[in-house]
Amino acid sequence: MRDLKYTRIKGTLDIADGDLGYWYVVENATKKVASLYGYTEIRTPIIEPTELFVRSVGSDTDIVQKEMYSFEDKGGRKISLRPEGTAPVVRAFIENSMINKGFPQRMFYMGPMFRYERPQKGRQRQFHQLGFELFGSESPLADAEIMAVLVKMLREMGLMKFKLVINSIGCEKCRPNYKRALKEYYSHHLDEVCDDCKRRYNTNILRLLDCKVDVEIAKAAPKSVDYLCDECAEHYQRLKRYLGILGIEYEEDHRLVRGLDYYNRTVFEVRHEGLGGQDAIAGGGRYDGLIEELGGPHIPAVGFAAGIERLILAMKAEGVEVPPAIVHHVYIAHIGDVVEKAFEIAEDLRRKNLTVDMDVMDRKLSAQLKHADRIGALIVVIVGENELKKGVIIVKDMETGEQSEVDEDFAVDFVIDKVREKIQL
RNA sequence: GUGGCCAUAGCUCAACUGGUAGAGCGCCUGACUGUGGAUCAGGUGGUCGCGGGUUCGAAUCCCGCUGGCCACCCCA
Repeated sequence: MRDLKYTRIKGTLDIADGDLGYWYVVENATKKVASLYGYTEIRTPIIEPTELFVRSVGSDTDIVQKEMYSFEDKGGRKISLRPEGTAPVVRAFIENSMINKGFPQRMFYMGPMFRYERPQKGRQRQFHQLGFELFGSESPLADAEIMAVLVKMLREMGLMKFKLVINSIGCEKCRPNYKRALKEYYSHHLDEVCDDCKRRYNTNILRLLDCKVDVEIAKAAPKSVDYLCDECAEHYQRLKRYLGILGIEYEEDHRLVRGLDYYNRTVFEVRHEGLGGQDAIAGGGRYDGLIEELGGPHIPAVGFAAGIERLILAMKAEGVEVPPAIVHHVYIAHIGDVVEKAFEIAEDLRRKNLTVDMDVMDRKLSAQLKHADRIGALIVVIVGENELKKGVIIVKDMETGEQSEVDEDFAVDFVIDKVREKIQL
């Protein structure tokens, strides 16, 4: 390899060529489903006050403790590159008094997130998420809708081999009881669990449940759903009923707990079988206390985020085919002293909304055609000095190789018809 | 942050137990003086990730660094 002077920062990716088609499919599916359900886009800054994430995600979480890109700017402000998307959306909601627009409010976002982690497949330091948030409703209808949006979007991307996993972790009222029960249970098994679990026994008891080492002990542990208060239990029951009505398949997993502190009641995750270690392609839940925590009024909310790189990995694992990022409808080749005419025709075709590429390398005809073939041009217009004297140009179908001489005055319309035969415009 | 595996041309890979780099694909040119995708020929292309050490001699052995992958951790 050449001695490269500048290289990508560890854990970052250049997105180009072949992968672009996948990105477009993901982005288009997101926008399509968003509009289907009435979610409008919100674009927040990539930098935010560090404190925003400390307060929302949680000061004890790994994200805040060791994964944030934080720095002080020249004005001495403590700033972080956003590690996730929900907190910024909530911040924007409060700051812009969006409460005055009434409820519910539905928003979505897409963009880069940053976490200082050890990179591996499906995990970068700069990665991209898309997320949906629904503010204002306490009803399980909202939970069901947000999951419906997620599933619809995954299907829209061509994904099939995923499963939705749900759980309820209760609220401030009933979770303490559950935590007590868990502590009681694990206190009898403390000598059997791994070192990490011993440590988390005191710091974050819920996380013992998804330990990959002590699976059997976790499976036999008390379930949060058995400790829900009446309200939480009813919420969870109704959610499951609504999912049934929507025909959304799900699996209950009492060991599903999520790593962000702001969740309550409903938590869910979508796992894909083709991804190996990093198999969570999306995750979310209800966060009824977050808006208040960040200085707004008490407004219930529910949402999810999906990792775009992981979605693309999943699409590739399933063999989902995507259209090319760009379709070159027409390539203009020219021979002899006719560039000006060629230039004119190219522009005329573009005015008709065709994607047109034209030789600007002054290459000979065979090289021009070779290039046209490589970029996948559907039609090649050959502007030749000899033909032009007769007032005609050549239109060549690159698929069949068949070509016809066309009066130059009708050339544009002829080409448009030719392209239409091949693809829908 | 911890542990393991890996790193040769733009890509995929080769080079016996250390003897100073090769193939396929790609790209460019020609056969085809104005017709792509097939074929053939020629050409382009690497201080063997970087730095140091051992050795007469290192792509090959040792150490460090960087980057990738896998597991843990965490999460999307």
